[in-house]
Amino acid sequence: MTPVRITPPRGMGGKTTDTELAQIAKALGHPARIAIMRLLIARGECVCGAIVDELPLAQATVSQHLKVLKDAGLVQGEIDGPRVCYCVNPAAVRRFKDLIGGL
Amino acid sequence: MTPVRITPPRGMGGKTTDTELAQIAKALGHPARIAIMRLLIARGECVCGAIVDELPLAQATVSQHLKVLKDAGLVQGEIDGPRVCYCVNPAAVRRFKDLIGGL
DNA sequence: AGTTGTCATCGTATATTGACGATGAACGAT
DNA sequence: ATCGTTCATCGTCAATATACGATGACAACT
Repeated sequence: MTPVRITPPRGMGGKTTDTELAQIAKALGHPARIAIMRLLIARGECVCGAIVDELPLAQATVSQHLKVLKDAGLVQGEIDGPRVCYCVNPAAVRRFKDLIGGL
Repeated sequence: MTPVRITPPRGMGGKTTDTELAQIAKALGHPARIAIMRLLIARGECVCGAIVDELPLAQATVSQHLKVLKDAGLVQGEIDGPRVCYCVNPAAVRRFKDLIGGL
């Protein structure tokens, strides 16, 4: 069985929602990560190297930013041979917009 | 004269917009600041002390978080006798939602 | 003037972030 | 099997963020 929680522990607007919203906002709180999101949206999907080519950052730094976005669920990566193809997770973006809408 | 820039330096989606969006997102990237925003929205306005009473944080810490939100333009404070009354800046919130909408 | 209440700022300690070069892991091609 | 390519991870350093107590500034009241 998969212990999925359907309803939040308390009434809406509680601490859980706050931290969830804060986590996503924090992940987007860096211009390089915004730029990465825009790239992925503009191109649909993107190999890591292509992102490195577009940004004035080292490959290791871009990889770190991608990890932050991935940990926040905003982005997902799929292994494609020796490369890794990234794309945005539309559900997470929508979730973020919904949470922001609550403001 | 006030040197206000009407149009962004480049076509839309440029670096300026990225940093603006990232700055606001960063300001919201902490659960305590989300909680403060919710409080202000729920009550319309709020004296600093009332916020301190609602959060498990020291007064100095709350004041610091308020400064972050103020620097991002999300909140504005008005001096009211010995107190300071805070409220959200709806224009900034709308601006943030518009920028997020571009994702 | 002195006191009290409210809030901002200072100073400080710890934790986290952002950046990079170097190294490691995995795959495809030779 | 040995490359070369691609990406993640490690180790490190400087910079920033977070939290608090202590102190300062300011208004209202006595």
